[in-house]
Amino acid sequence: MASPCFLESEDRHQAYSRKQKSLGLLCSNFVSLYNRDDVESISLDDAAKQLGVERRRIYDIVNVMESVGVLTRKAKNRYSWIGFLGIPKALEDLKKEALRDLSQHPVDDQCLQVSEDEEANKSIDHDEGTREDKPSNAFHKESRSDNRKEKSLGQLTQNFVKLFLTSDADTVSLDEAARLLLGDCNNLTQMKTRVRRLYDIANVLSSMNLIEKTQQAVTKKPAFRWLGNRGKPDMSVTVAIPPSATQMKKRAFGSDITNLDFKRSRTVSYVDRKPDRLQMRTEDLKACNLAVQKQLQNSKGYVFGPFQPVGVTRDAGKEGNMDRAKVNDWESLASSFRPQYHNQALSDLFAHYLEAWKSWFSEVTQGKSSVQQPYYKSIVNKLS
DNA sequence: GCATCCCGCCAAAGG
DNA sequence: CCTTTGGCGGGATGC
Repeated sequence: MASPCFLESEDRHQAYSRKQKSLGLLCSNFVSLYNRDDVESISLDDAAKQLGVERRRIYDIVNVMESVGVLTRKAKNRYSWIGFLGIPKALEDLKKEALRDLSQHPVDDQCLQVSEDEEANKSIDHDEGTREDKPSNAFHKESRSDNRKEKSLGQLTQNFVKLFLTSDADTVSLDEAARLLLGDCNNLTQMKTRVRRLYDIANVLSSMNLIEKTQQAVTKKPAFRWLGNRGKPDMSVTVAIPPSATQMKKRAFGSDITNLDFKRSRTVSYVDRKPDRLQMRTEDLKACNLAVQKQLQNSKGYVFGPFQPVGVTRDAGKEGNMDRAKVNDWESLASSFRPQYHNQALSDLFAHYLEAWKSWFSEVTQGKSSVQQPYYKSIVNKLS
């Protein structure tokens, strides 16, 4: 019975918060729900139910996650969990594919100008196809008439990622991406739609810490920075559902939503601990990255191990004024790596660290020194 | 006001 | 046919 709807719970019934329903958050919850060793099969309805969202949204996040190797579709309504350890492999494949595509098509252009310095490059149009779809650009799945697939979220995600994997620029502005991601922009509405998708994708990739939203140095235009290769703290993410477990009802978005039985986000550790202990979590990924890198350029044999350590202290000097360095250094803390597997207990713990880290990070980036272009471009550069 | 992007209609893919 | 997937874009929310 129950379902009194009115009066709801005792506590503050927050009007309606969009943020609580973002794809990013959903993704985080999804991860914390399935990121354990004993989970191999995931049912979409179950996920939708557990997370209290309509199924449509599950498709959204699952598609982008799959594109990055965290999941695999096994059958109808069934996915199997791979975990973050699957990311390196997926990225490797994507990169190879990307390079292959690029070599086939003459392509390319200088579309992706690095925000880096580059004052205004007024060399606008150069020729421009002017035709509506100009396949010439970057990667585009051939798939003949499969128009549907070409526009799938998954495909878009992969193209988006490829974009980072091929260029040595680690930051791409929003519209640059939109433009590159599929013919250019001639059709305004089409462009708008594309951007919407981009936001969707960006949200979930962000929640997995593969990218970060930022803005171009001078222009201040929104942009995304690739974090996937460096030992950013990734994996397990948070738990969300800030206020209380109410949130259900809320304009009937599923029918009866039910559950959503999150134990009140464990507030346990909102400790202000600095990310100095993040390394624990980072190891896995780090190890994987190293492995991948080795494979990619085994001949080269360089391993981007230790970074140039720079004063890590984040706000020591207060607006230390210089971009370069910092913000990316703390991760060097986690440079010591040792292969090991994670268990649920750990990842659970990690979730909390991450949360703390996130708040810290945003504080730093938004607060003062705006993160600028990190300087390590060497990491994954091409080797075509 | 514009940047974000949630929501859910409804049409393609299965089965 | 029904169900599962998932484009797509209106329009609400955030800032």
